[in-house]
Amino acid sequence: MKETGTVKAVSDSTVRRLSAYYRRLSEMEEEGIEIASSKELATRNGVTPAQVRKDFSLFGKFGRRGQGYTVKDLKEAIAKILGVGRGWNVALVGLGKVGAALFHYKEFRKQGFNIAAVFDNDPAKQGGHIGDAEIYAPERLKEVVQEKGIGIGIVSVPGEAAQAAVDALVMAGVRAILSFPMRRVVVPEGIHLRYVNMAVEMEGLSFLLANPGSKRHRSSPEGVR
Amino acid sequence: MKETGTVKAVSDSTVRRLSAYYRRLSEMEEEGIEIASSKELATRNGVTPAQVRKDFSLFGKFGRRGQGYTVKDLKEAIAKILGVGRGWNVALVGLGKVGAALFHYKEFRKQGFNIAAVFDNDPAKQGGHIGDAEIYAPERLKEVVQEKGIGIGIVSVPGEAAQAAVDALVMAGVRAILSFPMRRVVVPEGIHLRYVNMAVEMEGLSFLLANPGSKRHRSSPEGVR
DNA sequence: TCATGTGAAACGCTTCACAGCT
DNA sequence: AGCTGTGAAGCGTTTCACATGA
Repeated sequence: MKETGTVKAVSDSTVRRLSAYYRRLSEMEEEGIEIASSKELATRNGVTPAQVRKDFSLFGKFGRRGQGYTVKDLKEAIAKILGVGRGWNVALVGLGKVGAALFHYKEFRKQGFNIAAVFDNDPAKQGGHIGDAEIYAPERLKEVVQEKGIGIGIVSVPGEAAQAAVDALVMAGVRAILSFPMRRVVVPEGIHLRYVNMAVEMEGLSFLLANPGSKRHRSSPEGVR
Repeated sequence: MKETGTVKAVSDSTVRRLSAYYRRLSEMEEEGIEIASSKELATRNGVTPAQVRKDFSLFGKFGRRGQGYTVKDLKEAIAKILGVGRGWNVALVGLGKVGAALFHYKEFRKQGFNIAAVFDNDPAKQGGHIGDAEIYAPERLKEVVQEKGIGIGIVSVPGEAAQAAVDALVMAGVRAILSFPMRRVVVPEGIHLRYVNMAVEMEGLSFLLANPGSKRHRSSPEGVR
């Protein structure tokens, strides 16, 4: 129930699992389940109970010995740890097919990410709206990012334009970027960057089919990811 | 230059990095670069040279001491390891906004993944076409999967329908599945499953912004993923 | 001399096993 | 009795450092 103020070094895998727990807890809440043990959470996430407890233990003590965890409280605690629900404003750069699909992705807003501004090179789109978001010329990135308090950028431009888009976001003061193009981009120290790349996942599957028997039978039994 | 026939246990991270190397090698080929050292590949992928050499060493000897690797040969070797370029036939289940965006994702076909059939619940879509692919009713999954030799399935249906879609693919004989809904699904032993989940990545970024100083300064300097 | 390929060391993450509470 | 929280052990992955060979 109590959180330590200390922020320890937390691994990427732990953070990913926290996301997964968070989603399972939402589902359990909808199912009307009020108490969850580490065993139950482990089953629902394809990890071990010890892993679940260890993950939580990095951030504080959220359960009651002999009882388990209160679903509602735990969910709120994880939300706080992840920083979701505090309503991040997000900039979407690149309104092609992928960008448009992202924009309409409902779950996204539900998790507290608000696409506050959209940027696209195409003058025909500029000045228009998608949903309730205005579409701006990329030149206005800095101005709009600062005006709207945008902290996270999503890049969905063609590969050739990816680095320029990232640079512009960084210049505008955005400190975290999610990039969809396959092209690798570089960011200065201190800027957080992640990729979403479906091709990597497909090639991973391809590898598994092409190399039967190569599979590590460790880590998350057909895991979190 | 020589591959061992033995398939060792290969970690997930290694396979992901192979995907990344593969992409960088394609870029280098386009740039007209013919020789690459592990150092060069490391720089371009944000990993260490030793990591690059170790990754390759799991599959054979692809370089020449004192020289480096031939870009073209190495790229082909990795393609073979990953099993790309052998033209996988893929089934796309769920033709909503996400499904449609995936269908039109060009890079995808370029990497040798061919969406050979599309399935959707909506009778209005069934019997029609998207691109050169026919749209079928889900009931015909098994028949079509076997007829077209489909080995991989992509699930882009709403969360509530995810498990049913996965079950149907498995029943149809598909052995590898890429799932987009946030809902966790289960598959029998031996079926390969991966998720693409943008929310996890966004929450990861959110965590990093909400917990400054929590970042592990290990593993791929703003890494492969 | 230069860069690969690779055992061995270092490191970090996961699992174990039990003390501590309820 | 039951389940959490956690130091310590176990194990897999990354890095080191050097032998090997061009």
